[in-house]
Amino acid sequence: MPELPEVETVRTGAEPLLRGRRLGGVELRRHDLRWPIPVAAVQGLAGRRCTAVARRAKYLLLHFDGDGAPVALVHLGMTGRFLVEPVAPRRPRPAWRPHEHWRLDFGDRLVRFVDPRRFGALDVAAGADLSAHPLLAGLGQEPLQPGFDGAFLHRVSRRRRTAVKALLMDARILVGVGNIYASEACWRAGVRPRRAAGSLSRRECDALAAAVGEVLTAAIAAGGTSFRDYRGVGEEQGFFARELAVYEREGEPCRRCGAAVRLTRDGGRSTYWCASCQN
DNA sequence: CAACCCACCTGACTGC
DNA sequence: TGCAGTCAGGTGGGTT
Repeated sequence: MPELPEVETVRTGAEPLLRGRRLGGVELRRHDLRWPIPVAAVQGLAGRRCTAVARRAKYLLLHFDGDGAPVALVHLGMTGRFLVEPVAPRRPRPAWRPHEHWRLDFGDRLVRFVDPRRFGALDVAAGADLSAHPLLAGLGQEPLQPGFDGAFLHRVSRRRRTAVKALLMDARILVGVGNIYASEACWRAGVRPRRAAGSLSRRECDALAAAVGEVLTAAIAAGGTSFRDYRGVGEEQGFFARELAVYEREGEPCRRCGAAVRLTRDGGRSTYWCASCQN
């Protein structure tokens, strides 16, 4: 569900609300999310101050002060919501909602994690070697950081027969791009999603890298895409859906050439594209 | 390795 | 109305 723009929207929303605040307590209602939550490590965060809210790939990273400078890793999975709610200190907390699995109580701010499908995750890493954490160690290039460009895409795609869209979604190579933005980037670049990655010219890699950067940046500016479950920290919707060129627009006219947008299925995922202006 | 395919889980929707 | 089937912003792990 949430891709880079949605996670980044949550990050920018949460940071000013949590940074500098002390975590009073942690409440776990159920810990069988994607992986079991390490209860002791999470409880060990209590009493510490949040120093930053960062992001790596689609993970939210809550940095804390004190011994080991621990970091909470939060993944929203497909349906996770990371809600930050203002509350009155030392007053009763709101009732638990359906599918609300854990809370972080910051005194005057309450973080509530709601995730019906439970594909989300909560883990704790040591700050010193954060990038060595098993969930982060194998992750690839950040698309909005230096190092991502046409030369990069050209280099990693040589001799690869996998589809371009699958390559864009391969987190070992490039992080943050999921099913919506992979289709959108291919459309912007005029590249067919099923093209063998190794067949891309250097020029096409330039176009594709630019397209990825543009679509992610535009989506962040719009607060992400809310089709179904995604919401920001205050439950606000993102409004990038109305700027999408192809995703969930099967049969509607291509915004560039007017041909009907097509839907195909690749590896169980929907792919939207224009057969007339993507080559 | 690279390229698939599956599972994990719940809810919404479609068609019979 | 009910029930079965399909699908949904992700991704680690297993198989070929």
